[in-house]
Amino acid sequence: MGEAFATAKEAADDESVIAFGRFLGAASRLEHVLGREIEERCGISHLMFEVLLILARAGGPGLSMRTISHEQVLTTGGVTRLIDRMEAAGLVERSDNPADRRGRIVRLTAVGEAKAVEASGVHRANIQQYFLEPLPAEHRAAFAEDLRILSRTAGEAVGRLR
Amino acid sequence: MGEAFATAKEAADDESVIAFGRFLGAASRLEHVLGREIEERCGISHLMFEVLLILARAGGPGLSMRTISHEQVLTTGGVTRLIDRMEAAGLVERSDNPADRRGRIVRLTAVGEAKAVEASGVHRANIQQYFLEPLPAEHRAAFAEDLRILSRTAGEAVGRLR
DNA sequence: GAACAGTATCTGACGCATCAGATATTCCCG
DNA sequence: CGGGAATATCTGATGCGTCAGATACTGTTC
Repeated sequence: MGEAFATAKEAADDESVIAFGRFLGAASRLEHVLGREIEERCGISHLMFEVLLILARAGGPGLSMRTISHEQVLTTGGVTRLIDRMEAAGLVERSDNPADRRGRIVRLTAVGEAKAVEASGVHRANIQQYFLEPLPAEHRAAFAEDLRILSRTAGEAVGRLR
Repeated sequence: MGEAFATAKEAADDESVIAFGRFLGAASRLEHVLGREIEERCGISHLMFEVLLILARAGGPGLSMRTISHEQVLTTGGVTRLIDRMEAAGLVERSDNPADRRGRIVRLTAVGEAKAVEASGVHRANIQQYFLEPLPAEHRAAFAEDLRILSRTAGEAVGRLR
């Protein structure tokens, strides 16, 4: 694992820190600009988009606040307020859960479904146009594999760390 | 590029959106937990750590606020406040720039240098322990390459988008 | 050299997530 | 069954980043 760093300069120049920093920095900036696109073109925040997708993917009668907070990296308090705003925007509805009177059930409205469709289209088009199409065609398959491997490895690291 | 989505469920199940979402989600969660580790073990925020590294890497007399805001994804107002807190914590110092009296120069204090060394050590150890060591040894080289490719590709996409 | 566009930084108002604690309900165990 | 631990959600206080505008200085152009 190498020796401890002697100076700040040396620490900053450490290979693994730099490579990793670049990776994380690039990924988070990418997330940032893609989220921004969704916001500007669809009028919903990045997190709202995520929640729309989570609800759409789940289908059925809807999800509890807690489930949403687990799928998303958000505290339950954060979900409460996010869903407040989404409800005010008409994207989702809350109803009491008859099976457990502590809980509520959140489900998409028709407006929310339409917005999920619209935003997914924008998102997919952006990914295609700015990220995938510029790749040389012969690299795309390998690249998709890289993406998959990195996703899995990062996910496992998160599991070990938290 | 495929047809427009007909339903929210179909949009949510779109392959490219899912694969990408997983990648971005995994990367941002990883960044989150690693940042958290730095915060808990070193008492500085993730962004403070980034700025310490930027200053350490730059060396010399220091950097302007604007340069820091360019290297980091932060508005200049955000940098002002971040540097305010770092200055209050004794990590950096601000001085007037004699060559341009609009600007200030930010540089590391001895405390800031020591903190950069400490936090880099913690960061590197975490990356090694939770991310790299669990990889099968024979995959590590290929993996480092994946990481490099993805960083570059994501960086280019950000450039095209913003 | 005066006017003016450009640039660097700072600041008030605001948005949004977190944290900690409150409230309501359910589960489980003796 | 009664009572405490667990769970679901909500809320007040707080932290921190953004946005838009203010301030101060620089460089350029006529």
